[in-house]
Amino acid sequence: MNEKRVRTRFAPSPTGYMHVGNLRTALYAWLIARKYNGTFVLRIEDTDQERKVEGAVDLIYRTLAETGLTHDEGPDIGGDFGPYVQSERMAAGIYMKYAEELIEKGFAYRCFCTKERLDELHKECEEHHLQTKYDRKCLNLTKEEIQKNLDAGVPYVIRQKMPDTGVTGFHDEVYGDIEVENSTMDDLILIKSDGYPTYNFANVIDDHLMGITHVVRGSEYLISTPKYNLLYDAFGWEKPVYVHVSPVMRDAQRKLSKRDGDASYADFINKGCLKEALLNYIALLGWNPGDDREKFTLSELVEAFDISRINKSPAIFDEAKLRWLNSEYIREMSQEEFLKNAMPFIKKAVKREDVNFDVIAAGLHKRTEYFSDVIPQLDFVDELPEYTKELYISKKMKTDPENSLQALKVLKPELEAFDEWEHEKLYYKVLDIAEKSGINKKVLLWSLRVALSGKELTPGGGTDIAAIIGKAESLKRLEKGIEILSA
RNA sequence: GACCCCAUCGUCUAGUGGUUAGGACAGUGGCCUCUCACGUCACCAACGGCGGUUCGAAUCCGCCUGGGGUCGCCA
Repeated sequence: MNEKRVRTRFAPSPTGYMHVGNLRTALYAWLIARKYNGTFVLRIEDTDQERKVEGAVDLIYRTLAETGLTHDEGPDIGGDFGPYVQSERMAAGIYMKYAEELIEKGFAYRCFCTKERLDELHKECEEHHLQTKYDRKCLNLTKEEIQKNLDAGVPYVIRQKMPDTGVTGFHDEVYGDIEVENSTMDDLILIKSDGYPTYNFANVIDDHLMGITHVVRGSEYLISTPKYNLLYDAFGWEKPVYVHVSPVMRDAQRKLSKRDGDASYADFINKGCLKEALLNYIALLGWNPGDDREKFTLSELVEAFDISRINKSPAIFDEAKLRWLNSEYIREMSQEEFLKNAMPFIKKAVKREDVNFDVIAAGLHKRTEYFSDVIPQLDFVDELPEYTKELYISKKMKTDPENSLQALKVLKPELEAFDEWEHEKLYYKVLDIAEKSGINKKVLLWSLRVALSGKELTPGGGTDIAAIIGKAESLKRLEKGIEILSA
């Protein structure tokens, strides 16, 4: 085996958002580079001038930097490596030069057909249920005809000339050997009439020029790869190793798409998903380490990653499992760290400034899958939610509206006279009240918790809640509870 | 429609001729507990179908079915 340095690339088009499927492709490419001590390149494929999106390149750049999928080279942007940008390279005339070389060698030709004629052609093909294929009207133009058109400034594209017969195959590291009949291949447009290269062309030229050894991309390119290989052959270039990865699906029928929401990296981060967990999860969508491990840091992934364990079939994105994985990461945090991360979301739920969340932090911590989960858990703090007496019924705690009313009536004056308003002291106070009054402590605690929160589920017990909402508010809510139960 | 590809629990997957088909998420039930949760224990649950090959197929082959992809001067 020749020991060529591994070089991989991530080549997104700047669409203005980072799809998690694309991020997975980037991750795999990055992992392969890191695994073999290779180089990872970022290349922006922005040859479609009509689809330019403001700030899109920056978004890709930022996301990669944030997730740690950093690239190793590129144009100098003030001491740092920028991404390679195809539109900038195009300005240097790189692609046209190679296209002209192909024309000279007879692997490509100029096509002066109008879009209108091409549309007609497509329509006709569709009517006959045929694959749309260019009829090669311009393939056999004479030199004189071509020159005449050129002189007249007739717009043209440059097309790749596919072989008429035979089969072109290639080996893919995940899909195995794939063969396509040359006769079924359409003559690809290499250079558009605006002078920009198409993806099909720029991609091949740049992969070669950048010395890419492993091309990692979505399986939608599987069928066009033979065409790209024909290009490599025409130039006499060495072909890369191909690693095509299956799409990430929303369900069995549909790809995870922008339209469904929740398909972008930013959406998950905004919900309070940790980037580490998201990366860990998507790594597992279509790849596994061959053992039972499911939690990986980025460097553990580098260690464990293996191209041969990438799966062929599409994987459905299961957010429930992502939530679980994220909760695993969250639970590993210290309470301090948890509160720091959760604070932006806590602030959304609670406007009061004097609340000490430390008391219920443990409860909050344990039940949080995304950080945004704290919002519905805290919506009782500022204001007591509306509730009915049914909330006081608990089989397990043996409570009902009647004994709860009795409990609240005992609790209120006792707590009113109690001044050590701190959760632990409050707890012992309640136990004390239980003993004195003969009321079951479970009944007291349940009733207290319901009266103070108005919720079925809370991140802490009744005395914890009393501590965080404060004495005055607690007494008010006890009174309200008595009122509800007396009605 | 033509061409390419794919096919194990609901989901992510292990499995490469001989396994009680394993794990994880979800779901269900029990235990624990100042509720819920967390934790813990258990349960539920799959080889799409039909033919081959073989002493023996989830594993190999064919067909069918189902699904995905491509068929743009998009990438």
